Amino acid sequence: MPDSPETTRYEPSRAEPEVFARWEDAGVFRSDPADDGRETFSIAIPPPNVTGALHMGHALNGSIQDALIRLNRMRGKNVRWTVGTDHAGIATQTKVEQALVAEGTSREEVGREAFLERTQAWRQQYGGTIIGQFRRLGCSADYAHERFTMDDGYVEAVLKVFVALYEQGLIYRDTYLVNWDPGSRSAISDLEVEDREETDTLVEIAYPLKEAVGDLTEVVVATVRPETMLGDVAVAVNPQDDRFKHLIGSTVVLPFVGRELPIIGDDYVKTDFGTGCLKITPAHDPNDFELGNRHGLEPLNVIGEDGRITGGYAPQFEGLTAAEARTAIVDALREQGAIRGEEPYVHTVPFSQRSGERIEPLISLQWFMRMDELAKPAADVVRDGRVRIHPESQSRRYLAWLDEIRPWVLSRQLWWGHQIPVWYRADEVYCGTTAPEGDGWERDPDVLDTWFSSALWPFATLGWPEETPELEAFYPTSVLSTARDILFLWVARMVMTGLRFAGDVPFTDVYCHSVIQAPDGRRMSKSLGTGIDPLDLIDGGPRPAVFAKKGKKGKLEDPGDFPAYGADAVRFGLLAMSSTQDVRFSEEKIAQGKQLTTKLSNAVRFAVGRLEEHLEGAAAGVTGETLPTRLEDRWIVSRTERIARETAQRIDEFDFSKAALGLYDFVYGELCDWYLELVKGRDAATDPDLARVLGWALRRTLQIAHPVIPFVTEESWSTLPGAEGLLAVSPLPATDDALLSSDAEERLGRVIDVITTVRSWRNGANVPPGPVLPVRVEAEGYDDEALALIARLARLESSTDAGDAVPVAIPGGQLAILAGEHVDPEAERARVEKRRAEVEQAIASTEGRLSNEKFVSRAPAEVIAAERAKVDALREELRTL
RNA sequence: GCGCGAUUAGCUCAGUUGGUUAGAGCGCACGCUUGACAUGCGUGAGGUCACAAGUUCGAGUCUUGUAUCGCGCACCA
Repeated sequence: MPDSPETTRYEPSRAEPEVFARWEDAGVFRSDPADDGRETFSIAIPPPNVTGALHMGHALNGSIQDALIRLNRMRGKNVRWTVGTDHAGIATQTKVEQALVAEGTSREEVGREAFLERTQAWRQQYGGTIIGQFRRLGCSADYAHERFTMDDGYVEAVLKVFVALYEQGLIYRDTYLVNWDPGSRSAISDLEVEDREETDTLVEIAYPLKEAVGDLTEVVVATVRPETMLGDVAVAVNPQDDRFKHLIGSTVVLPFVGRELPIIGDDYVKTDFGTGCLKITPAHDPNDFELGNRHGLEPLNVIGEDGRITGGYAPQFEGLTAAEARTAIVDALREQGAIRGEEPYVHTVPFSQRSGERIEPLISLQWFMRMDELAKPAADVVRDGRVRIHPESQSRRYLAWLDEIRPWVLSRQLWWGHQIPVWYRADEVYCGTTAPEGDGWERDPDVLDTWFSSALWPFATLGWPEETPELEAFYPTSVLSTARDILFLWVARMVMTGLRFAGDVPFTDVYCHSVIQAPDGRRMSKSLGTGIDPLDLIDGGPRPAVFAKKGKKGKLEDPGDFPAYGADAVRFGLLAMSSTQDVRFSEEKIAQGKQLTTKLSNAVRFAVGRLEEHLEGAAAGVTGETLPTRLEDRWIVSRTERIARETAQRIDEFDFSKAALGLYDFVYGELCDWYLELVKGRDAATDPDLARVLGWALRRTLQIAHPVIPFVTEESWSTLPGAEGLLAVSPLPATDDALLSSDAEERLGRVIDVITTVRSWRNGANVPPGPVLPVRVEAEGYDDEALALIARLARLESSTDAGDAVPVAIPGGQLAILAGEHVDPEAERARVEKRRAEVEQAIASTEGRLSNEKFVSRAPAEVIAAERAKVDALREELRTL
C-alpha cells in the first residue's frame, strides 16, 4: 500500500532496500586489515551450500552473526565478516547431472572436462542466490571479499594441506570397508550416514555340515541379509557356547555356491541372540570385517558398486539388486527346504543422507585420514578454554566424539570437487600440488570430501597459505555460530586444521544455535511441507498449512499468505525464538518484531515533531555532568542506560532471546507507555531538558536496538535531530554510572503503580476513563512533581473538597476520589468486596507464616521483615476498604 | 541399551543463589474516535508449575523415582 498523507506508517518493503543501499554506498561493511591498534572482531560465516536457498536456519544464523558484528562495529572494533559458499560436491553434481539427464545425455557421455565446465557455469548462474538473500536480511558482511571453496586461492590451500598431511603420514590409501552410497555411487563418511528404523525379516538358514557331527547334519544361522550369504567365508560360534563349541573346526557347505566354510570360535558371537551361529561376510558387514581380520579370512565381494550381485559365485542371482537378490535367495532356499525360521525383526539400518539410499558396506580402495593425532590437541583447546563452546553442554558432546575418533574416508567418487593431488605410474605414487614431471602419470580420479576443504575455511578465506594482512589481523576469528549437527562434521575439523596449519585455534567461541522446528514439532523440511522460505516472511508469501493460525473453536483457518513482515521483524522474531535448545517456529514472535518496528518508528515520529524546532537542544545530549533534574527525565536516562548495558551484555553472552525481548519490553513498557506519555504535558520551548533528554533517549534506544533491527533504526536515525552520519557506524558511548539513578527508578515506579491503581479502580467501578476527577491525596511519600505526573495520567485533579469520596489504597496511604455521579455504587461495592476477600486471604497466609515459630527462628531477618512490612501494608489497605 | 535436555495460562515461552499474591507475547473478555501509533491505548479473566515421595520454617526452583516428548551416542546376525 503506498504512503498517503493519512498513512505515514513505516513500510519495511520500501525502506529496507533503500537503507541497505545507503550502507553499501558508504562502504560500512568493508573490512580493512590496517593495523591501526583497534581491537578486531571477526566471523567466518558457515559457508552455505552453493546450490542452496536460504532456509530458516540460515536466517537465524545470519541474524545472530549480524547482531554480533553490528554491536562490535558500533563499539569501534575493526570488524570483518567473511561470507561465501561451499562447492557441495554431491549436491551440486547431482543437480547438474539431473539437468544433463533431462537433456538426454549424462556426465559419462559429455566427459569430465565438459562436465566441470558445465558445473562451473551452473554455479555462476545460480550460486549467488543465497548471498543475495543474506543481503535482503540486512547482514552487514564484507561482500567484497566473498569466497568460494573452489576459487583459485582456496584450491591452493586445499592442495597444500593435503600434501602436507600426506607427507606427514596422516593421509594414506587403504582397502577398507566403507559406507558405500549406491545412490551417489561414492563412499561417504560415517557422519553422512543416518540410521533409520526398518522392519526386516530375520531368516534362519540351514547350512549342511560337510560331515555329520554325531547326529548333527547342519548348523542354522540367522541373518537379516540373506543376499550376502554368497560372500560368506565362515560360520562363527561362541567358544563358551556348550551347544556348539564342539563344532569348531568342522566345515559347512554354503548352499548355491558349494564353498566350504570353517566353523570358527569368537567371543563376539552372542549366545542368546538368533541361533547362536553367525555367518561371516567380511566384505559386507563392518563387524564381520573386523572378525574376519582377526581370523585371517579373505573377504569376498558379492555386491558391486552399483548395488547389484557380482562375483560370479551363483550365476542365477548375478546382476540382481541386493533387494531382488534377497527375495530370490530366500525363495530358492525355501524350495530347498533350507529355511528353518522367519520372523519380523525391527532394527536400525544405515541410509545415506545424500541420496536417501540404503548404505551398502563395501570393501574398496579409498583415501583415509588418521584422526587420532589431530584429535588430542583439538580436545585440549576446549578443555583448557582456548575455545569455548556455548551452550556448555555441547562441549561434552564435542569431547566425547573426539575421544572415540575413527579414520576419515576422504575420497569421493565424484567429479565436482578438489581432485586428489596424487598421480600414479605403474607402481609409482606421486603426491604434490602440481603434476609430476614425465610421461605416463595418471591422476587419481577421485575428489576430496567437501568437508575437507570446509575445514580450512576460517584461514583459507583470509588468504592462507599467503601471509596476508587479513590473516594477521583477523585470525583467529572471534565467534563461530552454527547449528549443533555440524559440530563434528565441521567444527572439530576446523579446530584440528587451524591448530596444525594456521598455528592457532580458528575461533575463540563457538555458539550452537537452536534448530527451528515447524509449529507441530516436526523438522522443517520442504518435502514434508513443513519448511518456509524466510523471504516469504520478509516480503510476504504463501503460508503452508501447518503454519495456519488456529481459528476460534479449533476451526482450521485457510492458511492464506504471510503478510510482508520485513527483515527487521523476521530477525527480531528469530532471535526472540532462539534458546539453548530446539524451538518451535512462532509466527507471533515475528509479528511482535513487526509491532516493535512500527512502535519505534512512531515514537521517533513523535519525538521529531517535538524536537524539530529545538535542534540545538535535541543534539545536546546527556552526560553524567549534565544530568536533567526532572523525575521522569532522570528515570528514562537511568532506564535507557541500564537497558543499553543489558542488551549489549546479552548479545555478548549469546542470549539473543533476552536481548530481543528485553528491547521490546523497554520500548513498549517504559519508553512509549510511560516516558512519552509523561512528557506530553511539557513544552519544549520553555523546557530545554525536554528536547535534550527526549533526543538522547531515542538516539540511545536506536543505537542499542540496531544490532537486532538494523533497518528501522537506521531509517529513524536519519530523521532524528541530533543524530549524525549513519547509525551503523555511530560509536556507542562508554557506560557511565552517573547516568544511573535507583532513586528515580524507585520513585517513578511508585508513580506508575499509583496511575495503574487508579485506572484499574476506574475500570472496576465503571467510572469512565475520560473525566478528570477531583481527589484528596491522603498519603505520605509523594512530592509535588510526582503528584503532578499522577494527576495528569490518572486524570485526577487535586482538591480540598471534603465531600463523599471513594478511598483507593496506594502505597503510603490512599487517594480519596470524589467520583460523584460517575461512580456506579453497585460496581464499586462489588470491587471492594472482591478486593477485601483477596486482601484478607493474603493477610491470613502471611500471618500464618509469621506465627510459625520455626519460620521466625530460622528464616533470615530480611525475609521476616519483608513479611511484616507486607502484612502492615495489607492491613492498611484493608482499613480503606 | 547408555547419556543429555524438556514438561509452567488455550498457544509459544520467561522464571536469577529456594523467600511477597508465579510473569510476558499471542489469543480471549470489557472499555476507549486521549494530539506518535486502532497493525493503537487502558483494564481484566485465565495456572494443583507432568505425577509421586523426600529435604526444608518455606520448593516452579534442590534430591530420588515414575510417565510422556525430543536430541545425541552405541548398536547383535
